[in-house]
Amino acid sequence: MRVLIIEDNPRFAELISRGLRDHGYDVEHTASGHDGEQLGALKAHDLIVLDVMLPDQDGILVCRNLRRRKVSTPILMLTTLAATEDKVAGLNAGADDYLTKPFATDELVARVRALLRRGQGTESAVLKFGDIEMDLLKRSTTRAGQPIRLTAKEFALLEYFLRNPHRVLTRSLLGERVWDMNFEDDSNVIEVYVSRLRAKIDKGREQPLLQTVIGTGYKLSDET
Amino acid sequence: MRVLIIEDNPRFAELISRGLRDHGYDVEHTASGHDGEQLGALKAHDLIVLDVMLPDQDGILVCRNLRRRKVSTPILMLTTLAATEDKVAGLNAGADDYLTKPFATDELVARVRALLRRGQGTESAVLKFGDIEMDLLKRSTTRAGQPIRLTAKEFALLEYFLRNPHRVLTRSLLGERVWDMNFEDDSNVIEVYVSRLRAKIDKGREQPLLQTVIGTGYKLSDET
DNA sequence: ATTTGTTGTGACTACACTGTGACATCGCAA
DNA sequence: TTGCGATGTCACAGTGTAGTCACAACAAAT
Repeated sequence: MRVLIIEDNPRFAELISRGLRDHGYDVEHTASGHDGEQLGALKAHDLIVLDVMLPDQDGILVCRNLRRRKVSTPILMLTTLAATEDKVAGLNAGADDYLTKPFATDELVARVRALLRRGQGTESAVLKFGDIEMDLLKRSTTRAGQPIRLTAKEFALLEYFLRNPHRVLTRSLLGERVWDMNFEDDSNVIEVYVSRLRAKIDKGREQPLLQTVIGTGYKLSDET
Repeated sequence: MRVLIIEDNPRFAELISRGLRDHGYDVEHTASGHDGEQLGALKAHDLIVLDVMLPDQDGILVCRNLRRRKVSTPILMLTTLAATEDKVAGLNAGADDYLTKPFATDELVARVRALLRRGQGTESAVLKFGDIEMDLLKRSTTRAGQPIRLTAKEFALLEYFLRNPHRVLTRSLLGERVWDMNFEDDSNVIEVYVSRLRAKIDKGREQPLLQTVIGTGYKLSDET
């Protein structure tokens, strides 16, 4: 899957690229609206991620121009504020979805997935690991058939672990993906939430799934 | 399975065709209501997807004419707004179900499946969940046999829940589908209507069906 | 013109969730 | 074993999110 990112801020661009690449997407990037328009029209992409605020040319204009040039690639618009005019203008210009900064990279990936799914066959909406099952559409979670009530953040965190089983996830990665992209690790939120998650999914089980990797981070695993 | 699509907007037509083709359907497409009527009457199809808004001839008229010409193929009507008159008029004209734009391709496929499963579209459109029954044509609702009087908005809201049982529906989704596509979530209409619906369908029951998923939205479910 | 019903708003209340800081505990290295 | 940094847990306060009510605006029917 090829994704084109049009974003001038290098930090954002880097984070987005990395996030998408980690999920197996082929990423191409340009900082200029003009170049983006050319690239979008020239090569075939499966999705375009487009910032509304660009130095040379307004993102909405880029979007409109692409549509005018019969480019039907789905477009995900990034807006800086929750400004409704932007949203409406973007959708009118032919965008398919929009996302307000700042956001967790995970959320971007989720949206990208959803947009790509619209065209393609459906992707399974159930994540499994061991006897844990998480249904993304129902927003329900079970362990060994027993329902587990999770809050929004707990759900997001567990989802990220389920999407990256056996892999060690660092604090900074979790912060960036589950909280937001500008996450600063001067607090212990992550420890707190891992603790809460453990209390809900590992409590009273002989086999703890959410394991600590000292000095690094955490991993979801059923091995020792 | 052969599906005939009558839709003038090329973007929609493309999305619908692709979505259905991906699921193994044989798709035929025309942009004109007139041609659609001819095609529908001439060749045998298993299903017709029909837009109400067509440049040359009203979709409702096309539907009525097809039925007059003894074409009993199930018809899925596409309406542009959450306009109730369109829906009722469509069903009265002989359509079997309707879908409000914009929709996810997934949803369309689900409806198409449901209609085809139902066999020939002689059966009236009734939605059920648990002991709730909703008759779309008669616009009546019952729970455990007891009739429940709903206003238009309440009806539309419950209908959307019944169409997506167990699935968590976000505020923005509900706003877009039940209110209108440019819905802004700066009010509490949705909370108010959910509250009103609950008062009518869940009041005095031990098992509440309309459940809150904090931080996300609502779902119609009988599980915990 | 009056009545009746529906829709959406604003205010208020209640409560769940989030993140913080303090403190306890663990694990590794010397 | 001791010490220290890293991790875990707890209770709390602030915030945000949801539920309910009364009401105003509007429409439809009489």
